[in-house]
Amino acid sequence: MRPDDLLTLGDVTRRSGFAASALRFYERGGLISATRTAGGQRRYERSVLRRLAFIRAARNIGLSLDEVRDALDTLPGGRTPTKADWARLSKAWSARLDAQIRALRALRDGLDSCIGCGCLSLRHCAMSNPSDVAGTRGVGAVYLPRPLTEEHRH
Amino acid sequence: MRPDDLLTLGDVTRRSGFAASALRFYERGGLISATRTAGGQRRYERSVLRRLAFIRAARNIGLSLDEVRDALDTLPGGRTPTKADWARLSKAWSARLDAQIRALRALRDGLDSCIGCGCLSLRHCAMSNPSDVAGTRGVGAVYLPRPLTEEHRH
DNA sequence: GTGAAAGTTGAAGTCAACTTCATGTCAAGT
DNA sequence: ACTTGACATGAAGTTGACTTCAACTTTCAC
Repeated sequence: MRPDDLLTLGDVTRRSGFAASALRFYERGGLISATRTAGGQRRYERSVLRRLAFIRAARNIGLSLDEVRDALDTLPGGRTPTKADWARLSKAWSARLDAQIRALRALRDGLDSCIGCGCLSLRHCAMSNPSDVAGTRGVGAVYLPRPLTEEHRH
Repeated sequence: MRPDDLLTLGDVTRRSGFAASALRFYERGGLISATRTAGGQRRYERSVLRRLAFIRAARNIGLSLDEVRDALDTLPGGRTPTKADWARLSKAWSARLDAQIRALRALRDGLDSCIGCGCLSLRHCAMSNPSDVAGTRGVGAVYLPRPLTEEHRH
């Protein structure tokens, strides 16, 4: 770490766990920002770490980067965000997670009955019906799982 | 539908909800198969519908096509799969769904405490820690959600 | 037997979220 | 001053799961 309180790219990769390429990618996408040295190197404010923590958590619960950007855009422009700011952003997730859990439970329960009846019917089985349970296309998107991708590929 | 009991591609798209391109893609990948007419068009057996139902359900709970293929490969080669065959394949999912639900609950509970403490700390918050909660990289993959993609794009 | 609808193919495109690469510059300890 | 490791850039590559396209060919109801 520098004597002043700015962080280098390396500092941030080490402390956030994000790859340098991801940080640059996020910067291009407007999710984070950095000042530059005279020589053109990035220098990050400490607050970028919390921002990155938010991004990681958001990605973990399934938000796309677009959604994350939208959320981050609601943070106050002038000042460093407060705990209350972050709490407000986070609050919506609880509902989202609840929805996801509900969807999964419905899926599991549907599955149990499928095993019971041995059906897996196209039209009647909640597990496999495209416009059922997991459907609700358009409004009130329902979320379903994907594997967690390995964070650091070598 | 044809007088004989084979289904055309159109029949299968309509009855399964999968796009024709997806059916061809699945066939290339060895997940489904079809016989051909003299003219080279695909004719599907009725059992492909159940297979597709399985594929959809599997995808819904987050299995990759590779995993689906592996599962389908354990079906008996000679005969049409029975209910018991499908039930066996499906059984493993319940555990998987339970794991997913547990992961989400942990995430939500971690989130609740984050909101409580306002932290979102890089090092201590379960929500944002890369190697925590959602971690367990390598063995015993933990699953987290992704948005359900719209089934029929126009 | 004919016209429209449905089907065929391989190759290339898409999308998200990054990573990798090639090539060149910066920063800083000795 | 020098060297070494960190950092810079734009372009292209990756992965999974499909979709789209262009250019034909088959089927089948009438």
